[in-house]
Formats: sequence, C-alpha cells, structure tokens
Amino acid sequence: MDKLPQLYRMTKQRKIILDVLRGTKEHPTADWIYEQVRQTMPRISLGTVYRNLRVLKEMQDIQELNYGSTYSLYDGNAEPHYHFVCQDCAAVLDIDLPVYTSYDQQVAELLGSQVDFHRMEFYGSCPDCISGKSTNSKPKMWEQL
Amino acid sequence: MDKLPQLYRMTKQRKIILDVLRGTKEHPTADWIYEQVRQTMPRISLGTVYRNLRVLKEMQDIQELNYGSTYSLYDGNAEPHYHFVCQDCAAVLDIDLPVYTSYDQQVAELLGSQVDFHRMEFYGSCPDCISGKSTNSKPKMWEQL
DNA sequence: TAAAATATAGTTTATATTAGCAAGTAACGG
DNA sequence: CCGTTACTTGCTAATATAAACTATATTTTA
Repeated sequence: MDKLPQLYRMTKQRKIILDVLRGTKEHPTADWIYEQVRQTMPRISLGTVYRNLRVLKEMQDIQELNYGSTYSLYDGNAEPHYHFVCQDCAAVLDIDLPVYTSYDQQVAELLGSQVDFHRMEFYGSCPDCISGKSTNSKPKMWEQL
Repeated sequence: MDKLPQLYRMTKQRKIILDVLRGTKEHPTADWIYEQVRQTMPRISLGTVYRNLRVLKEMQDIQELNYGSTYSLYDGNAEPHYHFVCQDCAAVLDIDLPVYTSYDQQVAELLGSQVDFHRMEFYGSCPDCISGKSTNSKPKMWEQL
C-alpha cells in the first residue's frame, strides 16, 4: 500500500533560506547561507538550514552541487544547466550552453530505464587561475602543501 | 617558488586496495573495500583505505562517484565513461556510450578556461525498480517514510 | 471552532570522511 | 652501508551533513 504524497509547506524559515540563495549569483555553502539567514532570523539552527536545503532540492526549487570538494555548494537556479569546476581554486561557474536533453532518450533505450534528467560538469583551470590572478588557489594535486 | 612533484609509491596496502576495486564490476563503498582488504591485511585501518582511495584517484587509477547518496562509491575503471543513477534504489550503472570530448573545447572557448575532462550522470529509475523487482528500493521523494 | 492529523523547528546524537601527528619504511646521495 | 629525506601508516581528533526525537505550529476534519 502506497503512502500519500508529502505536502510541503512554505514556512518562514524555508522562505528566507530560498530568498537568500536566490539573492546571490554565487554558489554558496550551507554555512554561508546559515550566517546570512541568521541576520534576519537569529534563532534558526544550522540543522534547519540543512534540512530545508534538502527539502527545497526535493521541491526542485534549488540544486545541490557536490563536486570536487569535501562540502556541498547550492545553486538558486533550478533550471538545468551545466557547471565548470576549477580544480585549482575550487570555484564553480555556470555554463551558458544548451542542455542536450536528447541524451536522456538514448540512455533510456540503452538501459531500458526511465531517465528524468542529467547533469554534466567540466573540470579544469578557470581563467583567473591560468593567469595567476586568483589569490586563493589550491596547490595542484602533484604538489605537496 | 614551485614545489617538486609528489612521488607516489605503490605500497602493499595501496596495491591490495587497487586490486580489490579492480576485481569487481560493481561500484563499492569505501567500507566494503575496507572489509575486503581486511581479509588479506587484517591490521589495515579505515583511514588508510580512505587516504589511498584519494591518492589512487589523484594518480588517475580509479574514479570516485559522489552522486545522489550521502556516501561515495568507487569505480575501478578509470577510463572516462558516463553513469546512470537510480533515484529509487541508489544503484549506479555504467553507460556504454561514447564520451563527447568535443564539448571540452566548446566550454574552454566560452569561458576562456582550460578544460581537462568532464563527467555526465543520468538520473531516473532503473529497470528493476520500474518492474518492481528491486528489493531495496528507497521511497520516492514525494512519499513519506 | 475544537480535536485530530501532519509537517516543521530546534536540539542532540550519529555517520562518512578528512586532517593532524608520531613512528615506520622506502629511496637516495655520499 | 649510513644518514637524510620524503612518503606512508595507524591512530586520534575534527568536520560536514544526516538522522532521531520532542515540542510546536499549521492544516484538515468533524
């Protein structure tokens, strides 16, 4: 017997978190979002921020990006788009190229599965790190810290 | 002044971990690998397994897959290939389709960056979960546990 | 509108993974 | 060979995130 669908509510906390995330073009961490939200709602807890980020992701209002580093970044733009990850400074940039939804069909036929969407990430060095302009570059993997 | 390149060694531990991972077609967790390695090297520590998985990834001998779930899976096949992630049972399947390296060039020109490689993951329901055969299916996101 | 059902918040605890450190071991120059 | 250096191990502590639990708030039902 199936369970009934979950009815999500747009609470004060959830709304503020969504607004903070949509208010930036960057891809912030959960902790950065927590600090921002605390300025208007000081008693919110970090656990609530994490929980709501997960719910907002399930509601398809935001995206979670977990590439490259040990922590997740969040993207207030839920529209499908690709990302570039700088392996030197860990920056994540949006890529303004069309999303090839036709692949989903190909993969579905090949596997006999249902494909809802796909993600693509490109890895390399961003312009700032190539030109040596970036100040927070991480050492390359073959260099010792 | 630049640091010298890191000289990795192929130690006993590192070799066994690599062999265990290459010995399976599945995409196991770090903990599963740890249990397997312990059968031939009982005194190895879990931290050493994690450290070597990271080093092997940097040596480009294996891949780390961190999609969908709260833990990473590892892939003994270092050759570029795409993956399918089942959102019902969390299985990760290999996709036998050509890798479109031409995108890397496109993105490099668009961003003015250097692109080394890309990854692509498809999300949906695997054949077993569609037919209701899978025994370890997770509840859908709109269902309450 | 009161009672029942359901979703959420805040807090505490658990989990997966990483980082730091002292001791061991392999590579290298003399 | 012997000492020096650099990489690795096992251990312990730290970190990011999820899960569990209770109390509160919101929605639905009667």
